[in-house]
Amino acid sequence: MDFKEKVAEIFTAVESDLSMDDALQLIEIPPSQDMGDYAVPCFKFAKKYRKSPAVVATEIAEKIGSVDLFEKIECNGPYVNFFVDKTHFAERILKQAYIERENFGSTDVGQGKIVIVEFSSPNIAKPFHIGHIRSTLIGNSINKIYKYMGYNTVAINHLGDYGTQFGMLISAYKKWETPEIVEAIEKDPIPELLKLYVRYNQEIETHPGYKDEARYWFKELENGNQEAHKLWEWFREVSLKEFNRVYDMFGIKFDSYAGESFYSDKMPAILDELEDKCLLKDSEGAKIVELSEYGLTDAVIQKSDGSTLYVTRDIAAATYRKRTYDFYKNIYVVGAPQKLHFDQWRKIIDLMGYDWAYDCVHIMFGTVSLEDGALATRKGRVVFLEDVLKKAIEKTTEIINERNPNLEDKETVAKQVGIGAVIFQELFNNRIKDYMFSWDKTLSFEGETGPYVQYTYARTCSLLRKAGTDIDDNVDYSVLTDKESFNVIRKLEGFKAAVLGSHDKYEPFFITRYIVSLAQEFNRFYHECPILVEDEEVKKARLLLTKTVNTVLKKGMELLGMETPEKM
RNA sequence: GCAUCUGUAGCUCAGUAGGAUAGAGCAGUGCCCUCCUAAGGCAUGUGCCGGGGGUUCGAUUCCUCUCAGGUGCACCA
Repeated sequence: MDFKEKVAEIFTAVESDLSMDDALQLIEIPPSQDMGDYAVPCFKFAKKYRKSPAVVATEIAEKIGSVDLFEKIECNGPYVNFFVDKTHFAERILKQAYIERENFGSTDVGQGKIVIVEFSSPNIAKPFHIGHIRSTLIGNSINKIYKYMGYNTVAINHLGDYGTQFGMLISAYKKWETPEIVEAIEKDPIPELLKLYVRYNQEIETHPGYKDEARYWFKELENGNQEAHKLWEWFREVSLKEFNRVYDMFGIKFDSYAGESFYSDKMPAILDELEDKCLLKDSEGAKIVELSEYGLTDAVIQKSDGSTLYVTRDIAAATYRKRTYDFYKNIYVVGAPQKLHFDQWRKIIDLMGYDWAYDCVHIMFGTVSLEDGALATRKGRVVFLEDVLKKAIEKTTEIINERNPNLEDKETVAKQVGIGAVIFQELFNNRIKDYMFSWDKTLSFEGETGPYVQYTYARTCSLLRKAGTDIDDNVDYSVLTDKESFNVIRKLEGFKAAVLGSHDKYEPFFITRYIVSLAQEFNRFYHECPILVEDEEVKKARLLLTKTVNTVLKKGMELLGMETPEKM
């Protein structure tokens, strides 16, 4: 039983009308330390006793008197404030952490249930740029959080590897193929393929026939034309190699790369099913599902030329995944601009009679822009993800050379810290916020940043290396009742809630905020309380605290997808 | 026009399923390395919580209207 439950128990013992659940909901954490550790507001009881809340609080506090495990319980205005016994508190939290180790923040809510996390999903033959960072990092973290909570997750990279654009690419390549271009594509595929794509789009203006040629080649691709398929495979392969370089830097792994093309042969069955269920309507030659009565705009399922669309593919993907994985949840980490699409898509699945439609969730996030406007690949307004990482690593290398030139394995550390800074920055705020990419912000390493947390972690590692004693939970916990130690312990208690919150709301930033605040508390403790001291009892207790912070910071960073250097 | 998201300190953002004096970081200023990593710590100022109305003992938080900005609205993904 934790302290909050204890408070509820004590309170309900006096206020017998109150259920445990109600009491737990009532309990809050006071805004300031000198008001105690837990508080129960008494406004609700004022009516019942026909006395002012302050008087009720006084009476309740008196009735409770003094209780085991609590230093004191007193009223303060309309609140009954509970002050925990700091020694007991320290003992309970640190012992639990000591026993549970890296599982200190987890619960078994997942129970092995299967959860699909679809994220990143870049388009083949197009640059992997700063706009992709959000889905990639948020998705990766959600995947890790769900794993930690005991789910079996399937990380899917739903590659944008199909569609008319490939008709264009194939047609362009066939028109302009030269040995130089082949070599250039092998060497530096994305920019070269993009050049072809851009040129083709430009030439459509003057050669109207190109549009039909592109459509023709896409049709050929769909029909299994050998030549088209081979080219497509080649484009896909060289692009994926590029993407994997970035994924490797981030340490991201996928279980499946089943992208759009994977579902191309599963479309006719979906069309048939929609037809059978009388959901399709003809409209201007196209087939649509009417959704206006659900407050949505109608969705085009099949174009007038007979080919299918995004929604159709996503329906096919969802049904395939349900059959294949029998998921408990199917999570799509995709930007907010696609909200309407996902609302339509979910509604259609619902109309098809599948009750699992609402196990599919769209985890959306805001849009990244650049200082000079929106991202625009064709206008050259792009920032490549790989460049961001490289610059972050460069900057880190400079700092290391300046402050810690003798550090061993500088290159690895520079990578861990530079990339860690990028990850931390991305996962620091609420997903839904739009933001403007800024080099200054990305390359700032002070204050609430990734390097700050990593630095604090490295500090704990250093202390543990120098400790010279075994660390166990057999310590004098009364050593840890000073303000700084106690604040760290209070913070440690909150880890589980932070992880659970991230899980419930699909918001990694709860963990990001949590670990930065834990690092802050630890740094205060570090400055105020010398750890490696002569007095063995003091040293052992403070080392146990340090060890716990070390474990939690490490796990927190791991859940965000960050590396945890032990020296920096 | 309809839908949706956002609006809190100079800047970037938190604010826990309404509660006690609204918090961090950055930027500014001033301290702290004979001391466990100064990528650190301490001190210091800043707020019509976009605006109006409502519900409530109590609203930054809930409802409603309104203003500002972003995004999306059928054969692209």
